[in-house]
Amino acid sequence: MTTLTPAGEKLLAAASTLFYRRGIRAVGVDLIAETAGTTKKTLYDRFGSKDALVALYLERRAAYWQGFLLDRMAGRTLVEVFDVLALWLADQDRGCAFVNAYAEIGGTDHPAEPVIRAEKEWMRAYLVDLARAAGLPDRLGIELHLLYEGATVMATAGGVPEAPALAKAAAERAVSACGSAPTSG
Amino acid sequence: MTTLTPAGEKLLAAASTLFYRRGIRAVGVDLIAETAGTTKKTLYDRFGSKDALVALYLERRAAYWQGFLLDRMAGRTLVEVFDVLALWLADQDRGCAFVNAYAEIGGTDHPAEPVIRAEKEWMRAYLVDLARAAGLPDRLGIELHLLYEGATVMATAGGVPEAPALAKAAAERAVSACGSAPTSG
DNA sequence: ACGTAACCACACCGGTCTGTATACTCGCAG
DNA sequence: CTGCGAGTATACAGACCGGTGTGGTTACGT
Repeated sequence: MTTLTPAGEKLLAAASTLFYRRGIRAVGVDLIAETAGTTKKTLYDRFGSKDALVALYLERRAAYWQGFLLDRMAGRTLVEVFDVLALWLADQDRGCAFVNAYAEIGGTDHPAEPVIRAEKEWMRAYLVDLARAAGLPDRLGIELHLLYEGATVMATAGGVPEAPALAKAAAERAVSACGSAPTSG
Repeated sequence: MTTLTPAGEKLLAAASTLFYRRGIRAVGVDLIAETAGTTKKTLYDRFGSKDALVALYLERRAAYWQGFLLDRMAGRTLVEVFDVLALWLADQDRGCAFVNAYAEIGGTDHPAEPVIRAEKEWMRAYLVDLARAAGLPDRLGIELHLLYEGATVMATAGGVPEAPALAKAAAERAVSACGSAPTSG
């Protein structure tokens, strides 16, 4: 939650929208500065490099998504994460920003790579915690995470908008299978 | 299975490796031509544009993966697709080429977009057919597809190499839950 | 012998890429 | 009133981008 100057915030906001919608390499720093209504000089004064700006974009986005999820999940049950996902994907039509970023920078030593890993690990831990709180085994949280990632991919790249609903149905079956045989794993 | 000239094949082979390892936008046509030991002129004579080359790269890769899968699945059972996936990912360490390509070109009118959709649909249909042949409901095949996509993401962007094995365990539970209550859906 | 497909070598085009430099204005705190 | 951080505007560097054009060299089928 780094504090930025006003021009810095405008740059980060413009970069976030552009990176998500068009991809990282497809967006140049000139376009970011122009969209933000400021200059490239200010961009480099604030962020140092495009790579650092990319890392910050992903950090902010992770925080935003996590806030969105925790807010919408208040008072809801485990499998309803897929309802929240469907809600999220209705606006975010380019899929998972972290998977997309990994597609462009994966395998390099880009500063954003640990941010990507951390976001996936956060989501995994969140679902495992939720399962545990419901008296269900950890492996069920992990399974739900796989369904969650699969649903995100299929809803976007796969062109199957009902994927989150399908994943929810699968998750419900997995949960009830656990309930009827709780110590079988 | 378009027939290409020898130089065309060399170009497509070089492009395939480079696109997969580094991403599409990160690789220029000059580098492709140089890596193939030929010239940019020949590239444009054979393929017309970089976009067309990208589409052909994905078509060939889909055919290669499908051949690999069908070959390794001979005589195996439904859930063993995850073993084949683990085998595949041992070599292909940059994840799903189609998800990665969608991250870079999704939302545009790029000629490769239908190729991406078709590959996801093929895999979905394959798993549904396999489920059906085993006397299991279609929805189980769809569920396994979600687990498959989730496992691919987590094994690469998520940095969890055991993801296919976790997905296989989840798939086995889903299958046995079906067996014990076959007409509950 | 002739046409043609395939290929190579190389130069060129306008544009864009990340990143740096120069020079100036403004508001504010010591 | 002075010094500084933040901002603007603009020009530049050197490389790379996708794509085109010219000219010359093989090899092959008719």
